[in-house]
Amino acid sequence: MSQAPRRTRDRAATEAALLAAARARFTLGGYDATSVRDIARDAGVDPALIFRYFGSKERLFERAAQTVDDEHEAPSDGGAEDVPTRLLHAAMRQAAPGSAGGHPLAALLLSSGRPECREQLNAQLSHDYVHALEQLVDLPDRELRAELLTAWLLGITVARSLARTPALSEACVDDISPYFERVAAVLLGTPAPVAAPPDGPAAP
Amino acid sequence: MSQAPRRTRDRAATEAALLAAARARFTLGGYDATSVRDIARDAGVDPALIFRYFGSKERLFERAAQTVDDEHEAPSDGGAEDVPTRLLHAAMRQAAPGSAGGHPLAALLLSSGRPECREQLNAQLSHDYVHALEQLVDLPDRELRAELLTAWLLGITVARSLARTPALSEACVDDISPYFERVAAVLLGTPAPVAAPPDGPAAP
DNA sequence: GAGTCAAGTCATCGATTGATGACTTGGACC
DNA sequence: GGTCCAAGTCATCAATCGATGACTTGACTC
Repeated sequence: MSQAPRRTRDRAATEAALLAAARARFTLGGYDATSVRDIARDAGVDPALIFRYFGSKERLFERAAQTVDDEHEAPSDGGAEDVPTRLLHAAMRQAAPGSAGGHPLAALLLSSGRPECREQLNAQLSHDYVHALEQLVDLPDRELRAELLTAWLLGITVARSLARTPALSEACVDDISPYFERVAAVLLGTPAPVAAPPDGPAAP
Repeated sequence: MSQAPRRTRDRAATEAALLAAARARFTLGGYDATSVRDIARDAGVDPALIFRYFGSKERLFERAAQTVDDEHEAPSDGGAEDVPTRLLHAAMRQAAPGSAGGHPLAALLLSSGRPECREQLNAQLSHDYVHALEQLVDLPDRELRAELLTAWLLGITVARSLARTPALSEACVDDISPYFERVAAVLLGTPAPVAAPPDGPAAP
């Protein structure tokens, strides 16, 4: 998208520029709709460098699609009990900070026609979302409850990043948080939150 | 996928076979990952007939992706109040009956990197889901509430059809219905349902 | 300044894509 | 059986794709 300025010879910077451009393109269009020439043009770099530095388009995609190395937050660290809130923040995060592009999961979603991407999507959801939520449930249908809440977070991501639904796209975390906490309480079987959405006081 | 048996010359049957094959392929892999040769091979037909009968790959996709002409159910007919339940059934429906393939929305989701497909996805969600649900809300945040429930239905579809989350993929409507009704009641502000999910009696 | 090695460039490959148009063939009609 | 038109076939186009390898250029050391 944004042509990068001329750099002096710097492999690390070139790799980073390619990775950023790849993330932006892949999260906006998916694997098939993105060509290595597009990515290289955005990075202001020759397309051949992609293969020199990353080996193949597929390996570049894997590097661009994994969120594990995201330096700013990992979905499974920090406190113990505010897991749902952290997952909501992750679902609401629009793009990697400091770069254009869509939600990190969008790259996998848009490319989930490819079996490898579908596997990676499934693995990432299972590890980051379902497993973390399951720990909070001590009722029948543990897995189903966790997956239902995961589906909601996934749907919020899709609605904001792909479908671009108007109200959800412009909402911030605080707008959704009260609804989210009540629904999470229902699905996980945890006690209802104190704060209530604007439809009168919560039932005692 | 399944090679069709030899037909006598029959344009209507050939068009139908192409449309069925296109639906199956597009809902499983999206627009870019599906070639006209794939579709024609599945239909047992020469690829050139696609352009003769549908004009272009894009127009075939539009025909295959629209659910309006689905003869068996339109999302906005029938009774007045069980709209959420009908939408849940629509989200849980795996594929067009009588043919392989994924959920009808999956074709649009997988192809939403293309601007036209994103528009069509947005329009379909707005019309079939958000607008119908909005009518049921008489509280602040009408649109947001409707979109939040839409996002959940969308997420259920994605989890089942693309991510293939285990518990949700094997669940049927009756498994999810009790949770769905309680969450829908929370989001829409309607009275809580009588039947409760298996975590003890519902709060009065 | 010569030498060296990595960073970056360039031409080009084979495969596949969507699409076109001339061609052949089947079957209904008189 | 001859005619005719639509259904279906075939060869092929231009464009684009991912990928390769030989080449040039910059920056650093001695």
